[in-house]
Amino acid sequence: MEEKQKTFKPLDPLLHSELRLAVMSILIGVVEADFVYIKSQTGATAGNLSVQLDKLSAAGYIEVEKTFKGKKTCTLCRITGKGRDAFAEYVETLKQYLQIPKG
Amino acid sequence: MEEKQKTFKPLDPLLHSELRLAVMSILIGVVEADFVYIKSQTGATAGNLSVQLDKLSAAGYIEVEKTFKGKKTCTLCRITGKGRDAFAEYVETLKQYLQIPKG
DNA sequence: TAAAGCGGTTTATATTATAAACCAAATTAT
DNA sequence: ATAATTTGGTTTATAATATAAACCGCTTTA
Repeated sequence: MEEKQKTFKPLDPLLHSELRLAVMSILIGVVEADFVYIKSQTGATAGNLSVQLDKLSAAGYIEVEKTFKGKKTCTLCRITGKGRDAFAEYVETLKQYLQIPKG
Repeated sequence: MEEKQKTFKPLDPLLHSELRLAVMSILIGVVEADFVYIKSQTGATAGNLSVQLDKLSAAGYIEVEKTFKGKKTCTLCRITGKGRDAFAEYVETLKQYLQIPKG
């Protein structure tokens, strides 16, 4: 039992949430995705998804645009540069916890 | 926007917690570690650490042994097989979210 | 022997996640 | 036409969780 003082780097609490992380994981791989699609991919309830999208949006990690698809409303989501950076850093930080080598 | 239905696998809520994950991360790499060491490595308060160790212990992910170091009490923690398995599965599951290839 | 420190546990509080209840617009059935 | 259902969400209430504060017994030091 040595005294290494590893001191784990704190995990971004905005990303350390199952649903928000799933949302970011989807958005990082596509140009944009709409509410209904994200809901189906994550299996989240509409209410839960709505509040989590708000939080990501308030943090500037995603941007949300309200448009129309025909006559129906359509909520489009896109990841921002800030969101991309935060996600990348979260991944690197988490690797320390998961014992996955950096890179 | 295809219909892939990725359906993210749920993350073990016991491990998806910053402090508990840090504890497991420490314990997976050593034979055993005591309360004071884990506390110093994680920077957690004693109270917080105490309850999180209880939860991990109640889940059978770690075992806790109360011993003495001289006259002082000493709480030793070890990861169990079940804990090791759960941690490994958590890591694999998380890779889906983090876009890290499996393995 | 009083005071301070150590190694924790118990309990109260603040935060967070989540679903239930709700709403407006559009569609479908009568 | 209009009543009933569905769609695409938001707001709000509740349940769960994390976290620290307060506490406790024992030991060491003053």
